Amino acid sequence: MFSKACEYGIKASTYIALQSLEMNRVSLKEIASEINSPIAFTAKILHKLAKNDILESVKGPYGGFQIKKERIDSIKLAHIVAAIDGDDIYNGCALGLDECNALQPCPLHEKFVGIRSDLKKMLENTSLYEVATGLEVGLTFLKR
Amino acid sequence: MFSKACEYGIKASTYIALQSLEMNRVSLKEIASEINSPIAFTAKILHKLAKNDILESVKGPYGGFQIKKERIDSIKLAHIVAAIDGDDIYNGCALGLDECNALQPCPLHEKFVGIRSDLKKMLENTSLYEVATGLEVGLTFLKR
DNA sequence: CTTATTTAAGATAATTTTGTCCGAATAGCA
DNA sequence: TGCTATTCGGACAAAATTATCTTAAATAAG
Repeated sequence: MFSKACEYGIKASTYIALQSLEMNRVSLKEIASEINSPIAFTAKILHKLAKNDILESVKGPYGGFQIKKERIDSIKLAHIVAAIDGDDIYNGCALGLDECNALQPCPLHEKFVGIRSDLKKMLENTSLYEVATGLEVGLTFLKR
Repeated sequence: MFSKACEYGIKASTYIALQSLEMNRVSLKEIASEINSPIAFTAKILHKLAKNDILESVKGPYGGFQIKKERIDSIKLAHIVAAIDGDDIYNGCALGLDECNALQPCPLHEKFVGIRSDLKKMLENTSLYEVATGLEVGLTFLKR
């Protein structure tokens, strides 16, 4: 469904959001350990998310990653996915055709219209805030 | 969504089904040309599908691939996907956790329950017959 | 029974994705 | 200023996926 990079990106953003809600800036090392991901690879992904204005990075001692508290609710999963995997997941053809639309559909086009639109809506409507708070109360998990 | 291999597998099976409905056995070369796929790679995929009892292969002159007419309706997309990509697409965790279920869910688990179940149902209920007949009447396309 | 045609099967190669390493840049602190 | 913790950014490496090539095996037809 998502690439590994995107999985790490979502998990990392969720953890950073959770900590940011409590005013904590978190280091790469801590993030990677909390989400069980390879450190250096995670760094690249966080870097990309920072460039895409999804999170902020601070260099130097006591540096790390954070998200402005007031933005946590307006950042949606779709933003993260788009930054890392692009929009193929809901805009691309299930069979990989370059031109696949209602006029020239692949054999599965109609079958996927509903599913892809549900997925798109879900990603566009789910905020980092919503995702992080489940974690906070111990209802959901980022590793295992 | 699907791997390239799976995309080719679905497209190839659809074309073979269409031709089998008209009693035509089709060669690898013809299939690859009809679905715009690399010949040798397609051969591997067809071979796998044959081993999985989804289609039949016949060696030698006038050989090729075919599907028993009476089976075309009972072969579902889910069978093809399972043979090539496995069942991760509807059973795996969206965030890649090994253990992710209602009791120990990842933060996206609940969000994906409906989408994955819809996808699963769709793949399990869509037969090769249904997919091939759209092609037959020129309503859908396998390349472009 | 020989030849031509076609799939089978495995080795190899190219590409993409995933992952590592290391020096540079930045910032806090003594 | 100089030391240290940390991200930045690019080069490099490993693994997975996609794709090619070559030879073998099967089989229909002359």
